Amino acid sequence: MDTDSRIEGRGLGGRNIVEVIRTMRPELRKSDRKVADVVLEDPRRILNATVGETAALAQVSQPTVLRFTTAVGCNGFPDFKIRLAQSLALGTPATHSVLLDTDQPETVAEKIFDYTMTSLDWARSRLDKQAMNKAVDILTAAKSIVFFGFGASGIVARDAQQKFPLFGVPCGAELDSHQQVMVASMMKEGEVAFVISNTGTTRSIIEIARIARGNGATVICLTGSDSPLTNYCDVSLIVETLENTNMYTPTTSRIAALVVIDILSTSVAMRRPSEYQARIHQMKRQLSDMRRMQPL
Amino acid sequence: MDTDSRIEGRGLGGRNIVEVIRTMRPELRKSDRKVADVVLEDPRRILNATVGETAALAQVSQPTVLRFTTAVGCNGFPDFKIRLAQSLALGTPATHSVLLDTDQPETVAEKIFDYTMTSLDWARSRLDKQAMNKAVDILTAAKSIVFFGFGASGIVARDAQQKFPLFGVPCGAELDSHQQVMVASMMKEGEVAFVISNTGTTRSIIEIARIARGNGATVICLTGSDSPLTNYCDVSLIVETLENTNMYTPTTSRIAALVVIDILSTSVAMRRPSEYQARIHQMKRQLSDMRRMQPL
DNA sequence: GGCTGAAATGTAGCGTAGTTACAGACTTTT
DNA sequence: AAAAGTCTGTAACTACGCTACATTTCAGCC
Repeated sequence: MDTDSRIEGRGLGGRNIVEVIRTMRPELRKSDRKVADVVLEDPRRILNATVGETAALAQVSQPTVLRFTTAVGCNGFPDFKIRLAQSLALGTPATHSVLLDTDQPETVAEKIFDYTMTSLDWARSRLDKQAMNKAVDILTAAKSIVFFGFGASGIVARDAQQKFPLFGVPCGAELDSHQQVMVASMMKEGEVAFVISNTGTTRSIIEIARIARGNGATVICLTGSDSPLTNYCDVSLIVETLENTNMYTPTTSRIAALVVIDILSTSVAMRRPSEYQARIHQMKRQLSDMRRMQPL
Repeated sequence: MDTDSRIEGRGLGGRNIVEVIRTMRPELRKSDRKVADVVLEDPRRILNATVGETAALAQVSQPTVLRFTTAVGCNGFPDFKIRLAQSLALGTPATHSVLLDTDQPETVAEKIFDYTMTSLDWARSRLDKQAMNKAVDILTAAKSIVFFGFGASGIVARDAQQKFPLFGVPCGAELDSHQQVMVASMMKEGEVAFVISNTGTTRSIIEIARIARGNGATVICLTGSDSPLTNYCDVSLIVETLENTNMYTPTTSRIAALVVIDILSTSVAMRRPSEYQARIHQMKRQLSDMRRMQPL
């Protein structure tokens, strides 16, 4: 029964701290890496250790250990220990979720799911609540919304646009760079430009933000890091994901972005008066009727 | 002391602390039982609580909480929390966080993230590995692939199409019903029609599968349940997600679908010879160079 | 039925673990 | 080579968990 529950529980919300540490190791500070190595070497030992003991093992100072814990997304040492305990309980000795050439499709599936969930959890813990709040305020007050994005971010833009029933105002999605310029140039006060770019460095998309804002539109951006793009935006939603440089790494950023879109659209819808919500309900029913077909 | 003998008597091996507590509950002291009840009622809450907070919840004094922890065989409160964390990680009945009208945006964010991750975990455990294997085989052997989808599934189709560098063959995405019919009619043996429909009941999309297959194309479908669509497909990838009927429920199905696409594209890419992979690498680098821009 | 002693619970205070503020050392940039 | 910024350690502080002790409660007994 023990093994059964392990199988079932595996993944559990994806908060696998060991995986997070392993992924982040390269980009950690030198001293933090010492701590990471000590943890990865024998995670179980840390469970019964204090900050001081951990510091001694890693041959660093206590504050460094604390900084390490926050760097990997925990709220202090006790929280870190709890996350660690949970990860270890999942029976995760095998969680090198780095993909290997020799992996069978089943393994690939497990690893990608696990990686995606871990990455989502990471994004969740790093999300700026205040910015989200502000974004919801702006979107609720918007006369109309246009989503801008290229490539993978274009997918996100299109998805957001499809959620217009929840946003409750006309929504557009511009995925072509010429169209984007044209639309951005025509925007005016009261309208919201929602700019999506994972890198935040694509020149043309930054230009869109600049133009839209210059015309008086409110600009919100959804990006992966604190990038140049944020300079031209009223609110910046930075969604950090665990992207390692491995060739096989799937782009979790777009998935995290979709979740953020879910949150925004849902939050906006919840602020609308109830008659509004009744209409959404009706719409959903009609859509479902349309889909349903007679048995063949 | 009797507490010592209890520890020894119960044996420290007690893995699942929650189970231990439940078992011992009858023979606990009256006040300890209050603590036990609080813990059993919502174990997760205790993970972030201090001794004082736990004591307040159980309406007992702090030392009572401490005595409770030793009574159930732990060495102090931190140890108790760690054991609890491990136990929870094992057999977690995911707490379906239902959205309430009164929820603040922060809460909405937490709940949606949590819901999405739980739903992904659900999808993962329900995924048919054999079907995935077969799909990878077919996609690897394909001359070309066309992805079909409407609405939210259209997003998934587009996303899949964008992953054509990984699939390594020409990929198309048809999101318009007329175009879909035209393209499906032109398909022939060796080509793969990848049909995406969450409901699996949309009449026109089923028609696409039928036509494509009639022309000798191999048909793979990605759907949410064992629906009529599967009758016309060579392989059916059924991705079950937790979709409750709540109006506010975000559509986790499309996110799970994207993850499945990730898995398929990655698996296919991994089967390609290494010179292929080198080219993907190169492509990624070029794309990254294109994105990068000079600081403003 | 009150008395006595053991068990159970609460009170108060102590020591240490975890945290934070700050300052020095080291990198990197100009 | 100077200056800015980042990283790391020192030192002081908060509060958390724990222990010793006082008080209460209850059971058995005179």
